[in-house]
Amino acid sequence: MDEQLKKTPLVCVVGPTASGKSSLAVKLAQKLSGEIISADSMQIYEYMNIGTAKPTAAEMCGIPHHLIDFIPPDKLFTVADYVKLARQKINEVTKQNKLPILTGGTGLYISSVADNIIFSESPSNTKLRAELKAISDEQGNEFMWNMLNEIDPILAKTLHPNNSGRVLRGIEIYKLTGTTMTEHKRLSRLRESPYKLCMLGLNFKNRETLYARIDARVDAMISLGLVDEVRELIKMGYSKTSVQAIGYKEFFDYLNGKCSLQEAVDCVKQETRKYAKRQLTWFRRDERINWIYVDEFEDNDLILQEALKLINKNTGGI
RNA sequence: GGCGCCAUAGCCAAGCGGUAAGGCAGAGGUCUGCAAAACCUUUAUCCCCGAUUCGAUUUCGGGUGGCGCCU
Repeated sequence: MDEQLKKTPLVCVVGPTASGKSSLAVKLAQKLSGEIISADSMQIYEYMNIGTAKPTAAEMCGIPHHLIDFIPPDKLFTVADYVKLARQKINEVTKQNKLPILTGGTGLYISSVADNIIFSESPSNTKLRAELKAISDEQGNEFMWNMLNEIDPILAKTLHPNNSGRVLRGIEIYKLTGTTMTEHKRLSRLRESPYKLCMLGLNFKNRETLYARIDARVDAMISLGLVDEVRELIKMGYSKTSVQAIGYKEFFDYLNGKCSLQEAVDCVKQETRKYAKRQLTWFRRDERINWIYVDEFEDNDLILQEALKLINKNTGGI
């Protein structure tokens, strides 16, 4: 019990894209004297504003937002980097007697912070990775999987041979550290979470409603000048990270004259829906999440009330 | 009115006398260092009726629907 009292309160607002996380988080911050720490793998980048739905100054309503818009789009950024920064921000916010509110749709980032995953230090590995990639290209996925199965059968069993990225990573981490991924995972979870968590998840009873919101939002992004934003990024020479961001990569073909604007827009909508579905798959398995079904409430105020109620119930008051 | 073509899953689409590829969409899932990424699983009895046949989605006849052309 005393242990519980010592823990740092941390509210998490999760859910699929376009479910209203940002807006709810801001309102919670206003009510509970909080600050927002973003958990979004794309909003971290500068110049990618419209397409990542980065909150505008107006939308922030004066609430401080951390871990948004702070690194150039071509910089490599990993979960480990994120967790480090997020922990730091949570501490800073807490020290000011403010409530940290972790908000975002990147499940891996959220979980890693919430579960207090300790990522081991590992040296730069691009060379080894390239070597493994070369072998893989030559010998094939099965071969690499068998190699992994020799060194870390537990991990191998959970991976499909076609998932070469992970298979290679499993081999790589062993060659690099002499310790298997399975062991790394065990070690990463030894320290108990310092947070008193309250996780809120936004979802929809009717999936169609979510998809309609996604479509509408993509259309809105276009009106706001998303295509010009993509043009600018390319002009600045940034096409590496944006290559994998939905709402950016789809416009490359359009800008190269390979498809119509409408086709590109439809593609963005489609990809965003699939992304939302994947996000739900990720979050659904986290039993700590208290789900709020957005389409069961008449307006945002009622959603806020529900969220406050859940926070109260789960933390005994903050 | 005549001639020709087509009819396979929500969509696109292959196929064959022995009980139907693939792609997309949809649904479900995996997840520890680029995660808005990567990967996995999953969905039909072939327009209707008759005939031939051991057996028809596949052949033949008729119907219905659609497309094209002609008068």
